[in-house]
Amino acid sequence: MRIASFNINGIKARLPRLLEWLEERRPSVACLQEIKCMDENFPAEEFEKIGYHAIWHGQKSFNGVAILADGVKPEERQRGLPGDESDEQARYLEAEVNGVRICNLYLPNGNPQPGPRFDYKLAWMERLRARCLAHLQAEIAAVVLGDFNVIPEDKDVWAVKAMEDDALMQPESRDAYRRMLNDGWTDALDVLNPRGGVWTYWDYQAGAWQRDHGFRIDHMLLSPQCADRLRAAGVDKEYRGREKASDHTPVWVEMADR
DNA sequence: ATGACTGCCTCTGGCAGA
Repeated sequence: MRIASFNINGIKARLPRLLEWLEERRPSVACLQEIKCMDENFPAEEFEKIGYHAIWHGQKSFNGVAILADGVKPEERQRGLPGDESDEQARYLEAEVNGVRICNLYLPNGNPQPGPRFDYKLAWMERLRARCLAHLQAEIAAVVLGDFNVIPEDKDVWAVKAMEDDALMQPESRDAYRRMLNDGWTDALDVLNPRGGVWTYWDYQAGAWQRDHGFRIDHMLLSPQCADRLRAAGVDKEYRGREKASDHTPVWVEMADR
């Protein structure tokens, strides 16, 4: 089965591109971030027409996540990240699909830092870690994936200097990400590309795409049960160069059937 | 160089993104 993640930067603006990618690549599971729509405006019927069933967790204007599955309805397990009753941002959705727990996330950006937005990011990361650690302890076959808004290491950015003050690569952000890896998660893209230089995001500004000024912030973390089944992982880079593209590319893992 | 682009809702300009 192929499990993919795609920050689409607005489902209304991206719908033709998204449907095109689904039909061309046909992932078994597609996790979306930044759908930027209210629940009542999610275009579920457009996905049904091409054989995908969906669950979604939206809000007005910002954030919003969805899980699509080919030919099967995702069984929802968690809506919103637990651990803070006051947090109303739609950034987390978890489901069971074909025996795999799919944890889809859109982690807070955290800029500007320092400040309350950065504090929110770090607190959110600790809540995520706790939620996911429980899955490891239960020995569940799980994939935690999405837009983490964290550049894990210097090898994951085109120019360290250009991003050094950004919340995406502050030591606190990296430490929080590393703590998750140390819990036992496998960063699928990283283990298959240990020398780095793989980007999943190119800014719209300053000709970043044309100059290949990108970085890696969309990640797929596998529990040991899933890491054992890892066959391949990659980035659908060509989609970044198409008309009306998202600023992120899809990322995916291919796992052997049990 | 306090830039650059894009999407959203609509106070069509201000916010958010990263």
